[in-house]
Amino acid sequence: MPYTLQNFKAEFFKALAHPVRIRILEVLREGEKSVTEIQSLLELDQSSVSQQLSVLRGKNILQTRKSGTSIFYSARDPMIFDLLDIARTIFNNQLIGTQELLSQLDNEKLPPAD
Amino acid sequence: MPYTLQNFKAEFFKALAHPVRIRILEVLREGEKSVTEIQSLLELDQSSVSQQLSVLRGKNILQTRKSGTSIFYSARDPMIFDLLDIARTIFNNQLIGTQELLSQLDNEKLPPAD
DNA sequence: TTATAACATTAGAATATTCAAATATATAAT
DNA sequence: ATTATATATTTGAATATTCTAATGTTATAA
Repeated sequence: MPYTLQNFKAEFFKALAHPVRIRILEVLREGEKSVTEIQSLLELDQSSVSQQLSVLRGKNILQTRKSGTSIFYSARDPMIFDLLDIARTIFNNQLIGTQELLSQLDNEKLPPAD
Repeated sequence: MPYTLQNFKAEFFKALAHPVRIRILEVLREGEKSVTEIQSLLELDQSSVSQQLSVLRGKNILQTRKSGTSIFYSARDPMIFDLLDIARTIFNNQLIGTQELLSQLDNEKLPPAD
């Protein structure tokens, strides 16, 4: 595998490494949406949304369709949502681990049962 | 979904957003490895590898086992590799798209067949 | 107990990202 | 032509990340 491929992969993950961009993707799961729609769903100002959309588009994660004065964004490859699902699962596993750890710690702190 | 969850997800992806960290994960696919092993496989200096390992560990993506004076790193949740696989697939799809685009552009530049 | 090997941490300059505000562009409606 | 709406881009200060080199720490071996 050529060395640069990992650079591209890193760039790809960098595109996902922002809370607003994650939220945008989650909103686009249902299908394409205009900037205004995204903006009002996320309750963010126009400029921020536009900026983050442009990052996702720049990394080819989103694609656009122009209709009149509106621009509709959608995922270029729906597999991005599979990726988010796996991330969620990994995340849940981790949380469960943490909870187990916490309850273990709690048990240690409990007075011994008599 | 609570708002902070997207922050955690973003942090998670941020951990993957670095070429060296991607390379480390790819090397750990086969199983646990010591810092020295990773270091020599990647041909990087000790400090850099240690720093990046610490990022991955800090985000709970890697876990460690101590044996004598060595420390062995491994994936906490093997599902991380599924995630990398999906990323690779998305990436391949994209490259294919680019190639198609390129060859289309090439065709446009060709003189018309007579 | 000293030396060495394996690893971690710190420090600080260089670089990249984020954020908010302002400005720019394009289309549609009047 | 002018205005309003939808979106994009620019700018610069604030913040975060990266990188390299140096210094710390811990366990083992001599």
